[in-house]
Amino acid sequence: MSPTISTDLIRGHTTTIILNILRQGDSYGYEIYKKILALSGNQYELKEATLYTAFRRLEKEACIESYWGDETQGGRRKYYRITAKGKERYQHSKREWNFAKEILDRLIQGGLEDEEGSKSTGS
Amino acid sequence: MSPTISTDLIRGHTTTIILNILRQGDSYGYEIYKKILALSGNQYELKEATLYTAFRRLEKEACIESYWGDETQGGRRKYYRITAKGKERYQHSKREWNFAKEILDRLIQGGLEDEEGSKSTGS
DNA sequence: CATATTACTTTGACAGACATAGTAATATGC
DNA sequence: GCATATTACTATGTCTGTCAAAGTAATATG
Repeated sequence: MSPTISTDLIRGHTTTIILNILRQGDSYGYEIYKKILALSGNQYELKEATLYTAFRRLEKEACIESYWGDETQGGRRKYYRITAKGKERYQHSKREWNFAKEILDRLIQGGLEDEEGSKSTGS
Repeated sequence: MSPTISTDLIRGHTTTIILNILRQGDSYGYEIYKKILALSGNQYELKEATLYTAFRRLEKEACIESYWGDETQGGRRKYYRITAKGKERYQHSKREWNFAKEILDRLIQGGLEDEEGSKSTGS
């Protein structure tokens, strides 16, 4: 139920995740919230406050645009659309992620092998 | 020279990185600083302030212990040693990293294929 | 003896994630 | 009709990790 991923490991990725979802079509807050939960296999819940904070950040940076949906009379929804700048930003972030992944793997996994069930080296 | 990895992508990993280095033997601040720089192929520079902040955090949590080196007369060095708790913590963080990696890959890379050179879909 | 390098420390700023709380509309059950 | 749950968005303030900046101090180098 609650996220298994510590919040610090997510930091800096939320905008990339949001942009990636919007690449696949316009969407609104709650839907994106649900989508992330589902995509992560219920392992990661992006909190609403974080999500809407990210929207505002991304909109200010012209990476996304918003418009109110048609259901004006009820359940108003604010839709977000990714812009050209947003797409560039996504590609850049994705590259950065793949790059960071390699380096972090080296820094985190590198060095000693795990001694856990060390049953090798029989001499 | 300056880090290619944005600081937010590192967040939460510094302690794991430090613990991993200490797993390979006692070391001191400056050496660890250099080691990280080298291990990352000069792509990531963990700033000193961050490093020493992390030491204090880790020591408070009993994941590492410190002692002053023998070179008391000059170039005093404070060595750090990983504790049992620190080793556990490392294993846990490593697992978490490998787990987060998968989920983040799904969230960041998943969905649309890159349309970069989209030369398909005729008619 | 000035400068560079090694080596550690402290203070304060900043940004992103989130807790909390609130608004408001629709749907569901009684 | 009314309480409750769910959908959907917003605003305020807190916390934490990273880092800039500045300082101390010793050794090595020219």
